[in-house]
Formats: sequence, C-alpha cells, structure tokens
Amino acid sequence: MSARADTSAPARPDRRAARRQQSKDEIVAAAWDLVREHGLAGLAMRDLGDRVGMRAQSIYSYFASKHEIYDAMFHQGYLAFAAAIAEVKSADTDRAGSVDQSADALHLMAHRFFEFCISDPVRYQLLFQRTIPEFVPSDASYAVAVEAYHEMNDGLAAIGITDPQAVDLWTALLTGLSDQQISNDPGGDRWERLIDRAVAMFLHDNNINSSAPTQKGNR
Amino acid sequence: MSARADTSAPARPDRRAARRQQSKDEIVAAAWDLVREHGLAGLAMRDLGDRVGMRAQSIYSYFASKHEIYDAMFHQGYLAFAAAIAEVKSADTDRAGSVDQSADALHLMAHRFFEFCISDPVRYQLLFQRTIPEFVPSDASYAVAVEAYHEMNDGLAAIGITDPQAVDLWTALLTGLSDQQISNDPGGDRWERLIDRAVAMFLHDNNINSSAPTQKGNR
DNA sequence: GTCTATAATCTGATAGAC
DNA sequence: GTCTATCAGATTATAGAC
Repeated sequence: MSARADTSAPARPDRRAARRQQSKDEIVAAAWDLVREHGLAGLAMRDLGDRVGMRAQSIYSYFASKHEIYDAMFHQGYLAFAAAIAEVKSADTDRAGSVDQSADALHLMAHRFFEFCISDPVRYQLLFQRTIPEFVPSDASYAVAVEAYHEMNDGLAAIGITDPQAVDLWTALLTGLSDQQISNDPGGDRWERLIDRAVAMFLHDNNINSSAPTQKGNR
Repeated sequence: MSARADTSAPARPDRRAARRQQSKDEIVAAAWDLVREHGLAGLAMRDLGDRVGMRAQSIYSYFASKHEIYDAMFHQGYLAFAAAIAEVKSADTDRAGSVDQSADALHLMAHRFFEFCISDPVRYQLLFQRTIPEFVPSDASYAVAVEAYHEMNDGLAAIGITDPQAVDLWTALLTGLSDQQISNDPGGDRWERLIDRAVAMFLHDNNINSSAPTQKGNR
C-alpha cells in the first residue's frame, strides 16, 4: 500500500539525491583527469562518457551543458584555493604578530600559493586566466571565488598589510612567479627559488623589515 | 623564344615569390583579426577563407596546417616584441649611465613591456602562455623568441643588471602585472598604476637607488 | 594557384524508447 | 537514468578539374 512495496518509487528522496550527487562528483573528477591529459579546451563529452562508463548523452541528465561542467570545476577549484589559504592563516597568524612572525607568515603564504598554482597548471588556467572562449562562472561559483580572495586579504591584513594597492602588487608578484614557472620551466624550480627573494622585496616595500626568511624546511 | 612571350611561364620567379608572400601575409593578418574576435582557439579555416576572399581549402596551398598559421603569428608577435624592446634600448640606454638615467630607462622599459602585453591580449596569450593544446613553435620561430629575450637582457645589462635571477624576477614582475591587468581588470588601470612602484621596489632590491621615477608623460 | 567536391572525423546537443 | 539513434554542423585535410 505504501511506497515500500512499489519498485518504481524511491526508497528515500535524500538517498536518491545523494546517489545523484555522487554521480555528478564522479563526472567532474573524470573531467579533471581528461583536462589534465588533453588540455582545458580539449575536454570532449564523448571522452568524458567513456571515462565514466556512460554514453556521452547520458551526462546531460546530470549537467545541462559542457559549460556547466566547467563551472563545477571552477567551483571546486576555488574551494580548494580558499582551503589552501585558510590553512596558512590558521597555522601562522593567530598568535600575536612580531615582525619576524609576520614575515614568516608571508613567506609561507607565498610558497603555498605558488605550490597551489604549479601543482595543477590546468586548474591554474581555469581559475586564474580567461582561456575558455565563452565560459563565465555562475553567480554561485563566482561567489566562492570572491570569498577565496577575501580569505587571502584577511591573511594579509593579519600581517598588517591592508593597503589595496599592496594587495594587488602581492597577487601580481605571486601569479607572475607561478606563471613564469609553469610556462617557461615546467617541472623545474627556476622561479620557485626566487619566492623568498620576492617576498623580502615586497616586505621591504611595505616597510616590514625582516632579516631573512626564518622558516625552514618549507619546500 | 624566351619566357617573355610564353603566357604559361612566370614573369620572373622573384615576382611570383613576392606575390605568394603577399598572400601569406594577408592570410596571417586576417587570422589576427579573427583571433581577436573569436579568441585564440576559435580560429576556423572557413572564417579565415571567407575573410581573405578564398575558399578555406585554398589556404592549404599557402600553409600546410592551421598550426603553421599559428606559427607565423607567433613569429610575427616576437618580432614585434623584440622591436618594442629595442626601441626602448636605443632611446634611453646608449648614453653614459647615471643612476637616475638607469632608473628612468627601467621605468620606461616596464611601461613599454606592459603596454605591449595589454594592447593585444590574444597576442599575449599566444606568445607568453601555453594555451593552444598541441602547438609548439617551429625552430625558426623559437629562435626569434630567444633573440627577443636577448634583446631584453641586453637592455637590463646596459642598466647594470646582469644577475640571471634578477632578470627572471623582472620578467615575473612584469608578466604578473600584465596578466592581472588582462585577466581581472580589462580596460582598466588597476595594475598599470602599480608599475612605477613595482619598478622602484625592484630597483631597490638590486641596490640601485632612485628617488622617484623622473620620466613623465609616459602613459 | 584557385576552384569544386568530398572524405573522414569529431563536435555539442536533442528526441524518444525502455 | 540510461540507452539508441540522430541531428546539424565544424573540423582538418586531400583529390582532381580548370
């Protein structure tokens, strides 16, 4: 008499939703794999279907379009970015800030940012460059991106850097180093080893003196 | 008796070659137009044929593949880059180098580099990022790129900066500013106005003291 | 050197059966 | 939710007529 005995009825709606979400996650994970193999623009629905054990057309019951998949990846990517930044914040900036601690925190932050970028060049391309012709992140995904930048601003503010121009210079410095490393010395460390020098230069520009990076064993 | 009267024979081989080169140049110019309209990856042979008054297939008698067209664009782009750098060099570094002159030259170079990047974002993408999936510049085109960087190194050396790491930091700084400007504030000046500050920071890092950028009316 | 014709393949996406 | 079948079109590239 109830849904229990009816084979076509769902067991419980939230279990169904969970299964559906699991499938979506699986598709997005496969998309990341493919994109790392064939480039960001090289993602093909057919390949994606093959990878996930489905016909390409069936993916459309999970995502309305290819762009919606890119959007899910964008969302995931910025969640990961925010997490990476937050980790540094909680690890290093909560205690009272001596000059050396501030400097250390900034060096750590720079290394983490750089590591995040070069560890996944395709993700870097999706998050930080505008390379997919007509892709525009959804409002929801964009909000996550904005929140991630707030996270970073908070981290800088905790160190005493609140000047918006200094923040912009900071992002330019870090993306510049990351970009050069990815583009011109993939797998090497030609720009990675300049991070501490760059951070010291930036610290001085912001009137925060530090003798030398105190942190060790960070890379 | 001679080729003069023979309609099927070429007038003069070099004239024929010139015409051919002219057609190639025309195709590449049209490719630049299209690429600025539809994005770097959005270049389609049909559009290109339409634009140049030719069937798409006929283009293959000038270029063996689409990649060969990208390669010609890459070549042109780095020629332009080298020219832009060389212009700064000849304008500002030949005279004996006082500290202020060195600083001025560096500020000028930074502004020119930045201007070159943001004035044509698609060109920037082709020259400085790896965004076309399987495109690798030919040896000839790559040689032009290398020469362009030599040009820049010479400019820096004339100012007294010969440390390879300083040169790498310099490129990271400039591409970082350019990249942020293109990606996050297209058409604006949010990062452009940080150039002088960044250069001053860099100068200090290299123990070249300058009170302030002397050059005016540069942007 | 440019054309027509066409190959052979891939693209994202939809309709409708089950 | 997954399938088959298929659309409508773009892709690079080649063959052969003129």
